[in-house]
Amino acid sequence: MPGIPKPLRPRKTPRQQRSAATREQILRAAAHVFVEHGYAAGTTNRIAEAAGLSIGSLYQYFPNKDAILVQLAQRHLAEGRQALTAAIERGLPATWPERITVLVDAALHAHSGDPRLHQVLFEESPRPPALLADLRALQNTMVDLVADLLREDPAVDAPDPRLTAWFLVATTESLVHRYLADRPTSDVAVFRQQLIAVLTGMLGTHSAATQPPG
Amino acid sequence: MPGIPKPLRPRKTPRQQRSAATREQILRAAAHVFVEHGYAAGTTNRIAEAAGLSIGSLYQYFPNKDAILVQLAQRHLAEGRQALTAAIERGLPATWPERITVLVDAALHAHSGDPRLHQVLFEESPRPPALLADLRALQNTMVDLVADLLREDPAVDAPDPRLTAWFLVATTESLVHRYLADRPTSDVAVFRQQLIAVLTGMLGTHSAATQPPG
Amino acid sequence: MPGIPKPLRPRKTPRQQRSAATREQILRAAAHVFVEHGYAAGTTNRIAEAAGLSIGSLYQYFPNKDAILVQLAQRHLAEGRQALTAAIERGLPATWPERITVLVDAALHAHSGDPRLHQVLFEESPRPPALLADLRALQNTMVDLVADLLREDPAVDAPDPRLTAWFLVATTESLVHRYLADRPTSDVAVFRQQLIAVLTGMLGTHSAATQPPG
Amino acid sequence: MPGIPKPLRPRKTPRQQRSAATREQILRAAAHVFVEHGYAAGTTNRIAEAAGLSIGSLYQYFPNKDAILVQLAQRHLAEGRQALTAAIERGLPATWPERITVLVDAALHAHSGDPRLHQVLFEESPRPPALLADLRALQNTMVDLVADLLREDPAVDAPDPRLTAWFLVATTESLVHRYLADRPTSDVAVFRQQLIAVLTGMLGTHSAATQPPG
DNA sequence: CATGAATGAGGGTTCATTCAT
DNA sequence: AATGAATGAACCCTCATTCAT
Repeated sequence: MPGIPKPLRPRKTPRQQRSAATREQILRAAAHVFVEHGYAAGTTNRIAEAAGLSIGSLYQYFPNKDAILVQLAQRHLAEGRQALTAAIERGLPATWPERITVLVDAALHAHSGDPRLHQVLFEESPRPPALLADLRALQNTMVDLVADLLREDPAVDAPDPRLTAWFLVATTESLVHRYLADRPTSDVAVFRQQLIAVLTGMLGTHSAATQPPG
Repeated sequence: MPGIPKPLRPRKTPRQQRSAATREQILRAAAHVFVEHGYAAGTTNRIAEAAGLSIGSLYQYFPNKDAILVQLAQRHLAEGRQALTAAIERGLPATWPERITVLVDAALHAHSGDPRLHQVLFEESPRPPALLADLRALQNTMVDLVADLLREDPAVDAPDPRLTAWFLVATTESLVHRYLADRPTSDVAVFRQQLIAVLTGMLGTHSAATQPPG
Repeated sequence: MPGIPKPLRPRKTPRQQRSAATREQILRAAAHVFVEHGYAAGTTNRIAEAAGLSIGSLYQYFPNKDAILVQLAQRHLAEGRQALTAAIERGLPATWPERITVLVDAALHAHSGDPRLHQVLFEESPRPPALLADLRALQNTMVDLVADLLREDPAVDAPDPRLTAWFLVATTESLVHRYLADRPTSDVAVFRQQLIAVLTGMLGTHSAATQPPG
Repeated sequence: MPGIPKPLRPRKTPRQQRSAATREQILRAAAHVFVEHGYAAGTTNRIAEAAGLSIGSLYQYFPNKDAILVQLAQRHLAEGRQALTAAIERGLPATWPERITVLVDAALHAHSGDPRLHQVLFEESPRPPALLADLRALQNTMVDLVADLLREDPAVDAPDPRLTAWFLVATTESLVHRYLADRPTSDVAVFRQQLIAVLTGMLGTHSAATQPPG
């Protein structure tokens, strides 16, 4: 930025920026510690140490241990929600195989960080009701969205669109999660292809089953 | 046993049997307490109390808290293994829809007790490596079994039988688990039917397996 | 108890007695520590140490620090209440100087233990509402009792018996407390005499009560 | 000071004046916070915030928390001392009822600010010895003064003037304090009148008792 | 002189585990 | 074997105080 003398350039709100950076630091440390030790053994002292802070400082950024957990989890969920919103804004594909691919890729992306963290956050830890509600809300949004798409599409025969949508969403989520834990094949692409096929089949089976070719 | 006066006959509950009964009692109490309070808040004192024992006695039957957890979990796994063995000994059905039905029903049965206990045992608690290994072993056994069946059946098109088997087993387990948590439909029968359809679909809508050639 | 062999003598409920003894031990230690360090610096660890117990044991007898404080305070109040009841049952004296002497002696007795403890318990510490209520209740009882006596006695001129009663009770309590803190005279008897004179004076110098005819 | 250009003249708000104002601000804030939260929960951060300062600044005006407390308390005492001095300089009344009225009004005035603050400062908080000494000193001054007056007055029979003086001063202080806590009557005037009567009686009783008309 | 992020000793409390009885 | 009082390491968290900016 030529012409503007350094000291006059707008400061990047140092106070808040620093603060935000420290929060980030703590969250990263917490993620690391939770992955390494689990929730119970992931003590606040360990987190502070991993973040290179004193325990007192940690508590200036988060009121208690659970707040760290919740923040971490909600960030995960927020990412999922954003991915969903983004996909919708970009325009959902017109065909089911494509739509399912979007779904699967979103799930793979969401879990790409660390499946163990996902497990600690959503399974091992005491989940505050607010967080549980958030989790349910996101899943419901997705199920509703898919259900609506199913209803709109006359080519798909889904007597109970919500249930079918639940199957699609739940299977995607669950199998991606499980894949990362089990690694039944080392080639993600293979898994991805197979999963897409399975999900696509979920719709096909029905249609085929109930829409016998004239 | 005539001739031997009743009071002198060996008691039906010798030391070891009594001991076994007490262990059982403790395990039942632990299951109850874990379901009620979760792992962390499921203290050994609470378990002892629920078992009608003193804490000291409890420690004469189990060396530590984790031993109780592991025993409980391994029992769960053992049940699964036995169900599997039993099914094999009864003779597996010849058609895939039937086989899948057996698989689904086994999973439903395994989780029928208390899904919350399953969650505590396998998700919320610190899982000792030994237990994890056991869990993996059982799943592998099942996957292997299914993979073998897939290989034996020329009508099924499965280029990677192990992966396909993994999909079948993992989907069954995951969706049953998730169903019990989410209850997307209150009618289990509907869910069961749908799940069977989905799994059958995995093997190929077109496949001869489900449409044995007249 | 001759004739009854030792082992058959009724045991003094060892369990509970021991437990009660330990509670007592803790309370004594707590009183000591509170007097020595005040409430805030009278840590549970210090109390446990003074009681010759581990901190864990202390928490098997009291759920938290405040419970110790409350117990200590309520015991104080209970003693006061009992002294009152006992005095009533013994029959209150007929003349005011005598009645006032009873009141003063009761107050002196109540504070005889350790005025600093009284101060910590009722002034320095966070007083749970329940305790405050108890304290007020006891004082009200006393005020009411005295007020009734005032009403019954035609010789006493007390237009507002409750207020006069409050003055009597409050002055007694306050001055006894203050005396023990200030020690304006080393001879308790002198103080006692003077206080009795002051309180008697409150009822009216002219009153017949203090000037028995003759 | 002619000749010195304005900008060079010493500012009307030199370092020290500004500093004194800030100290005042802090003390006011501290009083507020202590009343609101008590001593233990009246944290230095809260005080700084209430004073509109950073915690760092606060520590540039007071070396530690207790210094604030002590200053606050000593100011209270100083006010009492000044009231006393002023009363003496104005000339003490000649009759005891008037003198006692002055005493009572001074006490009522001293506590008029906020009895809760008085409680926090002198009962709830850890009182540094220096403060305690100050408190005693003030009381002694008052007792001595009253004792001297008693000695000077031949009409009053006080065999132990210091003790009688202590009774007067202590009763005044204690009952005013207690009145504000208990509010046995909502009308302060009534209480004041009654208290004055009681205190006057303290002298009267004696004189009457020991100076039989004759 | 102001700021407020950083510090860390120390507090109350829990709970798996031991051991004398 | 059974008991349950005793243990104490470890946890989460607070707050007076410091110090680099």
